Amino acid sequence: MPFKILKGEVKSLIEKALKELGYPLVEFLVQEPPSLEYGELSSNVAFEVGRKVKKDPIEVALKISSKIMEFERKTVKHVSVAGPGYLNFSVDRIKYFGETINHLLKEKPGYVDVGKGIRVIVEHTSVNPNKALHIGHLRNVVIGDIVHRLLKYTNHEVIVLNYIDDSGAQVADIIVGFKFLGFPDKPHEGSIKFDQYCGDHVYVKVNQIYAQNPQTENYRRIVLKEMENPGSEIYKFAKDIIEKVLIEQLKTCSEIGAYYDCLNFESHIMFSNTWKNIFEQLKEKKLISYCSEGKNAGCWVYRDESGQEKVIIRSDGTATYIAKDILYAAWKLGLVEDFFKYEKFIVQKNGKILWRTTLSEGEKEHPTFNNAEVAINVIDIRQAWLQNIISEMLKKFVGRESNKRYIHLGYEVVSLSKDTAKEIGIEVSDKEFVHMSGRSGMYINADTVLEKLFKLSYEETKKRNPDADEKWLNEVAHSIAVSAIRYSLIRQDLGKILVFDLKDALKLEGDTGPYLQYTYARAYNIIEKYGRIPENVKVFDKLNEEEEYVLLIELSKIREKVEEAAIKLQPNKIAEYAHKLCLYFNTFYEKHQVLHEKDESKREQRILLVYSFTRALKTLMDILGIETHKRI
RNA sequence: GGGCUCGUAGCUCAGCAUGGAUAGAGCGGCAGCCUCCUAAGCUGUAGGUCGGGGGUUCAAAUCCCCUCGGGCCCGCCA
Repeated sequence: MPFKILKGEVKSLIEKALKELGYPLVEFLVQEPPSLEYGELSSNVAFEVGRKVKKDPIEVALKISSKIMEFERKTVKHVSVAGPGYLNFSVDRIKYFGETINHLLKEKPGYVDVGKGIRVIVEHTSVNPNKALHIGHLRNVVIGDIVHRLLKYTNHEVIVLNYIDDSGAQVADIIVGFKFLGFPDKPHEGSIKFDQYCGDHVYVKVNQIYAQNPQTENYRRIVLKEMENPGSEIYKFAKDIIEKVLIEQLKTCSEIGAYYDCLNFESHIMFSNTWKNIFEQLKEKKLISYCSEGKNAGCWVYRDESGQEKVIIRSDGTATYIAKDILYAAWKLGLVEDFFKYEKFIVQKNGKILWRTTLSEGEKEHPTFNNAEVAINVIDIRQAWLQNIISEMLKKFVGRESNKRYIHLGYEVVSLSKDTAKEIGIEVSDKEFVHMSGRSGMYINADTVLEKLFKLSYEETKKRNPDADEKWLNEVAHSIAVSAIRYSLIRQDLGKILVFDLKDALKLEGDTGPYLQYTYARAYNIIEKYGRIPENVKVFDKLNEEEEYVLLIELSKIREKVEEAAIKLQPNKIAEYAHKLCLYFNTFYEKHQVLHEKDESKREQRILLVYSFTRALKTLMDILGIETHKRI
């Protein structure tokens, strides 16, 4: 039985008591008490009623509790009054635990049908194709990938897109480097990844040259202009470079287990016809208005809810950048025709075909990538205002009766800690952290962190498993490195700046991904050593140790936790919950024996407790994109 | 100037929407625990003006107002 239903039972018992006692039907809460000494659930109802009828809460509580004790109850065993007037409920543990374990063993653990099969687009990564991913980009990838996994698990049809800004200044800069400033288009050092070469060397140095010699910036204008013309030599050259960078970026993403359905190229968003069409509709619906005076005279602008204006169409009739975003957002929600053509790009490590948009004919048969009910866009918080404008506009555009939504899933940036900044040679002065900057070379590449983590995990794993073969060691060490980085990038609230500290990130103990993997392996080991899953256990009447009880109550909340994370789009909650379960499991593990328990029926019940724990944990780890291993 | 956001233990963070019973974890510190299912673990301990002030309330980390400090956004660039 899920925790939620238990709450519901308590709630209706209270409501029934209020009715029979002639008390007003007030709003009240049913929540978890601070300690299990008080029972599994408690309610503040007596305070609320007491205030209304001007009575002492304790007196009211006593009346309600004795009334409830007269009722027939399903799982609630006992009601008591405590403190200033709390009603505390304790449940029939044997019954409740039996239902909890059965759910975990026989059903999809924690499954809640949040999505009812609706189609959702999750767009993430979207790194300019002129450099390698740094640790900040990786936060985006991890958030997006975990949200996609979470929504998929809760019955959404999820499409994962990666938006490629192939026509912006950043790409132009490296093309300038190759075409005008003499950088070879192949790295001299044979082993360096091409994306790292472009970002760490060419992009950074080109920007240094711009700074020293401002006329060179003219090259950028030339390149940008040429890149608008698909027939030009520069265009073809840029296309080739972009693809090479992309391939390398995608390698980094697949290293940590992130995959996509389609790459949408900015330059393929066709402005002409489709844009005119939607622009007319925006005018008709009065979502944008013409400015005849003021600083935006002659432009079509959108006025947001706080009265700020954003120019959509310049006075010369051309569209601004955000217009492209609006059109693209409308495409995602299926509000305009599908103007893209598609072709296959690569086969990813997980076997799935990655599609891309194209200017050529494209393939006739291809999956549908748009037409979603909900479009979720993982973009850092600096874009919040512009993204909000798009959400507002589209909401007004589709109207009240439509459920279509455009969501900006914003997150704070990743900064470098003082120590880490110093380590890579950045002046820190008195700041507590330093923002990264791709242009000035102040960042830590994702690949670098992954490599360091891999080496460390490899050593640790080898130390613990001296006889293991190389293939297994590599596999497990890689998986541990991935779990460490994923966990450290997802564990905190999206709205907070993540201060990245290399020393911290290289930790494999404590509140980390490897801790989950370790705990899983420990638990799984018990099941494996036992060799079978007991089948005829009907009643869980021997799990009455405090540690078992705490673990079981926590396990019973899995559906609530998964549901909450999915509805609120808070992937960090999954990490937090998984960590808590592991803490409780390890406490139990240290204190009580499973295999060596003498009482056979107690032993079997414990085996099933451990087994249901592994199933719950595996589910959460799958959502987090962290692999489980029988040994680590 | 306008707007957004963060401030909780030495450090990194939960808790705040829906106010309540001793404010929770991890790291780091100190003291312990491997003849027993993996010590990547566990136990104990020290460590807190919940940035500050005021208000609402029987009750505020949580709600309201003010204030201080950090960060971000505010182009007919993309």
